[in-house]
Amino acid sequence: MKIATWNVNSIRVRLDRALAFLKRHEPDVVCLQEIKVVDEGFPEEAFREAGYQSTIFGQKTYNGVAILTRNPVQSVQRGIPGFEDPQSRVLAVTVDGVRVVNVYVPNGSQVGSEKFDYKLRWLEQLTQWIDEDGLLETPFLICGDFNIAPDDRDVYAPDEWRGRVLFHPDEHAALAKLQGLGLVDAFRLHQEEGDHYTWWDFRGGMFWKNKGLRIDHFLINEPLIPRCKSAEIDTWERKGKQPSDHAPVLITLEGGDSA
DNA sequence: ATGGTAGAAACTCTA
Repeated sequence: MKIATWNVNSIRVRLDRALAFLKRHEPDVVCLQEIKVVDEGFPEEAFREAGYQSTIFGQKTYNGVAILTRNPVQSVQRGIPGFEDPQSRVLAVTVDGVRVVNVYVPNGSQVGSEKFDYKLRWLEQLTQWIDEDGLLETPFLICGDFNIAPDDRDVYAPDEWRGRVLFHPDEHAALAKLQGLGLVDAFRLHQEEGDHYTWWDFRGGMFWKNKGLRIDHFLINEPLIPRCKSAEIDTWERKGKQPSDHAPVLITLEGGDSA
C-alpha cells in the first residue's frame, strides 16, 4: 500500500501534474491540501477516469483538503469534531484497514499574531481529538502540511529560522504533544540525514539553491511502524512547469488488508 | 527591514 501527501496549492492549476503523478507512482491513497476550491469545482471526473474516487472537503479561495483512493472509504470525517472552524483543514477516512487523517495545519503567519494563536489552538484541538477518540487502537496515520519543521536537520538555515514561524518552540511543543500520543515521523525511520526538504519559497529561487524546510509529514502509530518499508520526498514534482511550492511525500506500507 | 513569486479573486489577501 502506497500513500502520498501533497500540498498542491490549487488543484485546478495542478490537475495535469496530479494526473501525471498518479501514473508515475500508482499510489493507493493521495492526501491533498490547499485545493483552493469548493467541492463542486473539484475535478472529480478526471480522477475517476484515472481510477480514483474523491472524498472532498473544499473551501472557496483558501485551504481545502481532499483524499483520492483506489478503494472505497469508510467513516468520513470533515473537520475536528466539536471544534468550530470556518476553514476546511481536516479530512479523515478509513481505507484499506488504515485510519488516515489528512491535515492542512494553519500557517501561523507571524509569531505573536492572531493567526499564530489560531495555529496553536488548532493543534491543541487536533491532539485532543486524536487522543480522546480511541483512533490509536488500530492502524492509524496522520499526514499533510504541518507547517512545522521538527528540528535543525529540517531547516536550511536553522539559526536564521529559530524562533520564527514554522520553526518556533511553541510549535515544537505542540507537535511533541501530538507525537507523544505514540506517533513517529515515518520519514525519519528511513532517513536520518538533514538537507531533505518538502517546501521551498517561490521567491528568490530557493528550490534551486536547495534552501527549503521539511514541513510535510507522515506520523504513524505503533502497528504501522514495522509495516513502513520506505519514505521518500518526490522533489521531481518541484521542478518543471508550474510546480507547487511543496513536493509530495510518499510512504509504502507492507501487509495489512489492502485489496 | 524589505522584497522577492504564486494563486484566487477582484484591485488585496494568504502563503
